[in-house]
Amino acid sequence: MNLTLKDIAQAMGVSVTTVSKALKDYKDISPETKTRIRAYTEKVNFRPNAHASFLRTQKTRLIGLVLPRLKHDFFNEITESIICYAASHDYKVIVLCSEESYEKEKSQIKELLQLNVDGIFISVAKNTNDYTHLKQVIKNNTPLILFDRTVKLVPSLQVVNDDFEAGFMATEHLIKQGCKKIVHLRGDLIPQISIDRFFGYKKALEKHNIPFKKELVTICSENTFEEGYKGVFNLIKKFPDVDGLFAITDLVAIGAMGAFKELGYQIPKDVAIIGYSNWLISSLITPKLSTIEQNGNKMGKQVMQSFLDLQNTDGEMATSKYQRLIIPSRLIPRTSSMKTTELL
Amino acid sequence: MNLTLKDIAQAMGVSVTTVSKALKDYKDISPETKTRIRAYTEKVNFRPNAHASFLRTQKTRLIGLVLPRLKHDFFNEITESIICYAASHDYKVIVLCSEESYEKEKSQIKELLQLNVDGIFISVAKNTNDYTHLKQVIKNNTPLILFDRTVKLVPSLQVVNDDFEAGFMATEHLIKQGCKKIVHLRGDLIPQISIDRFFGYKKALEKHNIPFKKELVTICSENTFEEGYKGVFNLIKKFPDVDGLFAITDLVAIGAMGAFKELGYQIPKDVAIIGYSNWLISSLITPKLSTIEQNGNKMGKQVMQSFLDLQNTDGEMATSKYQRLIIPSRLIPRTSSMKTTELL
DNA sequence: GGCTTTTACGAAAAGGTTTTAGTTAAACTT
DNA sequence: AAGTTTAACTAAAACCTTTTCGTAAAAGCC
Repeated sequence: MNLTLKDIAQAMGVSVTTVSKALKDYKDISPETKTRIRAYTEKVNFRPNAHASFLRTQKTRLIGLVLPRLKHDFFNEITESIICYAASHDYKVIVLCSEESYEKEKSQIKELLQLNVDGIFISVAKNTNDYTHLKQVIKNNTPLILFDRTVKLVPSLQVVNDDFEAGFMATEHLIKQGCKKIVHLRGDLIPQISIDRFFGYKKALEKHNIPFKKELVTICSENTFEEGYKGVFNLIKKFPDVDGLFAITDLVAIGAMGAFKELGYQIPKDVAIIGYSNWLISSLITPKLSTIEQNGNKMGKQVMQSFLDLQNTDGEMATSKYQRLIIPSRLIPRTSSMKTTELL
Repeated sequence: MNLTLKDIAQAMGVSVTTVSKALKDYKDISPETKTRIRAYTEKVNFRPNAHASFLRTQKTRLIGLVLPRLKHDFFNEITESIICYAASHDYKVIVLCSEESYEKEKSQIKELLQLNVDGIFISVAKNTNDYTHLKQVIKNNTPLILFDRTVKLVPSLQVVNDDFEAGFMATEHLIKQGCKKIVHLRGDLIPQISIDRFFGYKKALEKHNIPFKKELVTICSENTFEEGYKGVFNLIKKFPDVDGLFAITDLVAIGAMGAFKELGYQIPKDVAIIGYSNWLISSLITPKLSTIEQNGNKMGKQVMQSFLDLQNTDGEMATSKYQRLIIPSRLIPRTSSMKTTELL
């Protein structure tokens, strides 16, 4: 159906080899022939078959991107960023969604390898705790980059937010606003991001000599509005005097905010709230939600850039090197946490 | 690097043909040989090379999805829906973002054809008004499905929301709430969706004998918070007595809401507001924004299902048939438009 | 037992590109 | 003029799978 090198060669009265070389600018083809052939291929809109090409070159210019979910501002942003940046370097991205399922993640990785993608970028599912599928990628010599939800045990490139710093900054910010009894709505126990943010929270308390109480920490495994909402209702029974809250993600914070409002608390006067991720919604609700920026755009670019750098290395062992690139966090103070009105 | 049929054949002491046939369950291979070979391929984790396979079968099980943007609740939802549904039918999706650029859209289509994807799903860029690239797809006999931002002039399958009905419902809802002077913040002039919603608006006014005034309609080409915000500030100078507003999309509506609040208008008492798309944020802001549901999930499934149906048809001419599938709209009344408190 | 049918497997071509290793003719040496 | 370079092009193999067409042996038939 599609035109092939053979067709072009026939039409031009030259060999297949010559056409191929002309298109790839080999120096043993005369300038006249080159322009003649190129003009023709341009005219008939010929582009060499990518799969046949792969068979020789072993390069697909395809990248596999595996995400736990797509309907999520941050993953969404990082996806757009990777796709656009990849496109500008002539790479295309196959996007897969593990739907937080380890099984799916595993089989998707396998399928990507079967497709011979040039690289795999992945943010792992929450309950992924077996990493043989990831090690398989490395064994296969396919560049692997973990991002955001990473696994420290896998010897590959990893691009992460500074989650510890984020937890620390958020909590210290609340402390500086005068909070003494700070609740943390944390994420699940397994993911590194959730652990790191929690440690940041703890560290900030410690630094400011506020005793850590594990009862003030609740797990929100789903990261939804409802979890934040329910989390507050449960906590408030035992601790009606909380005056600060740091949530694992903005949506949870907004749920918490809803609960506090319903319970008659004033925000930020009675309780200061800060989230994480800087979702679009956070700057549009009332009061505007303080948060920590999670720059998906920057991270996406970093992931893609790291991949490109790998391509320009000697190859071979360049893939399986453990390295952690950390994207700095940034505090975005807004109304929801500003007890002292000095800023903003 | 990867194992091939040849390797397996060698190890098993049979021919390449036999291995291939065994894996594809041909009936001229004995059951014993089949199980023996399968056990081995399972063990060594062999999967046939997808590209070599393509060369014979002309099937890639890849789908190209072209979107104007990704950071957008609706496109995001539809993407997730398509990707997941596709995965369950063993198709993988290459996602491309035209960034609202006709030029990029055009070259991306070309690249997808070069990759021999089994189908292309596209929602066109705002300023796309030349359709030769789309017709090229049809000429290439590649199934093409347009969705949401479609082009009526292209003879292909199209899946759309009932935008006319949506505009009508939204406007009529405002009228029923007692609004007499209803502003419409519409989208750009070219996209069909924007035209249809506008026509719906007009039709509702007409039905209820409210004269249409073109000064009450403003174009918001960017569909952002700012556009809605500015739109209201501009309008309000001339028409301080507007009592209703229908915006092309929720984010614009929220911008408008912000402006009205700042100007001291009470919502919905002074002015009733309704958006379109049911973004996540709309149910979380105060007051909750009334809107029209734009079910991305449903549309994604419909798009993919239509594609699968095409695959099961005789092929050939099945691709280039003009057909429009309409996903019904649904009114979601919330606080922002409820002047009469009968509902909710 | 001589015939046809069935069973189980293999050879080879096709699919389109890339690249190595030529080949020919012209141009250049001395 | 004989030999060497260079320029411009080509043949053919390789990449890996699928599928058509064969072939050989075993089984079935009267």
